Amino acid sequence: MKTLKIPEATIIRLSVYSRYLTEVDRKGIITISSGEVAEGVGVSPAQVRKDLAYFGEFGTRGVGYNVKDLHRHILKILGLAQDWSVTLIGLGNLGLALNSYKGFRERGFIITSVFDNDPQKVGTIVNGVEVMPIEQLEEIVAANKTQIGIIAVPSAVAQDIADKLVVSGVKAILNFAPGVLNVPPEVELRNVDLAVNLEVLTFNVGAQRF
Amino acid sequence: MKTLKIPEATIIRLSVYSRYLTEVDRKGIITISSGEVAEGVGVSPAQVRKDLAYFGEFGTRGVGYNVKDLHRHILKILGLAQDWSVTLIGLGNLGLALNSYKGFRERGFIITSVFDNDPQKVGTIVNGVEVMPIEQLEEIVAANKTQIGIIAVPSAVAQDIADKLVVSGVKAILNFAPGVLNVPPEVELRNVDLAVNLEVLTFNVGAQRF
DNA sequence: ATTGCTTAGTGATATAATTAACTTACTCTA
DNA sequence: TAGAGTAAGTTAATTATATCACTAAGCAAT
Repeated sequence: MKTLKIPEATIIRLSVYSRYLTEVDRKGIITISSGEVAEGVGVSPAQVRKDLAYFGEFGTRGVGYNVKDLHRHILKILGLAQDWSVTLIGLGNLGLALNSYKGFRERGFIITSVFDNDPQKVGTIVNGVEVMPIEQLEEIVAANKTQIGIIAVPSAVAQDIADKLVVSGVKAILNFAPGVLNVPPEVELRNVDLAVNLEVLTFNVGAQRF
Repeated sequence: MKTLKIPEATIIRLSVYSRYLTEVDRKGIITISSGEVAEGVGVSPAQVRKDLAYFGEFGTRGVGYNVKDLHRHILKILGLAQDWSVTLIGLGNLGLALNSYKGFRERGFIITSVFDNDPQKVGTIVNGVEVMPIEQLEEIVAANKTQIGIIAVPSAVAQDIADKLVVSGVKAILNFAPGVLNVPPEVELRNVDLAVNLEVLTFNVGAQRF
């Protein structure tokens, strides 16, 4: 099995291309060149071609790419040909926002279970899903064969939730709690730290100092 | 003025180190080595030293770094020696979550104004700040000399809001709307696309295919 | 068919970032 | 105060990523 290493930056760009192609397709455009994609998402044409070249040949020389066809290929590459069962832990403000975030369902991420330890919240229905107590996490997530967990709890309990998700068999975790989580290597982990993003900005705003 | 290029990855790590140092300092630990920091945040010791070396010499050979001192230096580097005035546009679920996000204030990001175009929301007070109509954005943001804008509106109107922020004089924009925004080069822009993060995960979960 | 134009695919080159290895400096002990 | 041990700082090597420039392939017009 060929396992050539693909840069994460490439994956992120593919995701961006795919969103752009949705837009282009909606306009009824049939064919698009690497240059036009590049222009649309703000990268170089060579970058677009290189990114795609990791996965095959999707275009026609002298012509460009068929929009629908390319879009389908990229979705397949990103693993979005299927839906994904997602569990969300933590129904604070951020958890609530994530639970109702349209972008997830549009891309095939279906939140199939939601957990919180606040007795006031447990038993209520949010977005069609009943909030369950954390104690039942392992049981429910394992039974549903849920592949992805989203952690939106305070940092102090994030590692505990991550451990529970791991034993329940999730393959990937998206963590919104600041701080470092430890998970076994076979579980994919990504951290989104909202404050870090602001700090990169403030650094750059003042960066003429260096 | 020396303008050597510093990798963005370095800035992100500095932000992570700084959070870790807060924790270490709270435990009353006085001195820490690059190896211990590395261990704590999951990178290599050489990486820690390299990252810091861009900005000066903060440690003592044979000893390590003074925790408080290093922490202070990193905050200074990140531009967090001062508070930042932030404006938030869009009070949907995500906007509400961001508005009440503790991590921002802790790091010196003060949300000084909030805008929405829903008449039901305008005039209400959220987290001590009155929600104002978008029409008054330019006036208020300019008057407050707000440096950072957070966009949490639907994609369709994100560019329009970005334009308004730019003319109001913000130096940096954190955008949560999917899609590409155009801003002049002197304005720093960062995009946080929540679905992209999930897509990197799903790619990696299925990546043995390549 | 031939020519010119366009654009994907690709190998070579350049740049950037990370890791490793080495050098210097400080502390502590005998 | 000499020597062992430790850990920061720094230079060099390696690896990864992005850019460039070329080649090949298809299309349109004559």
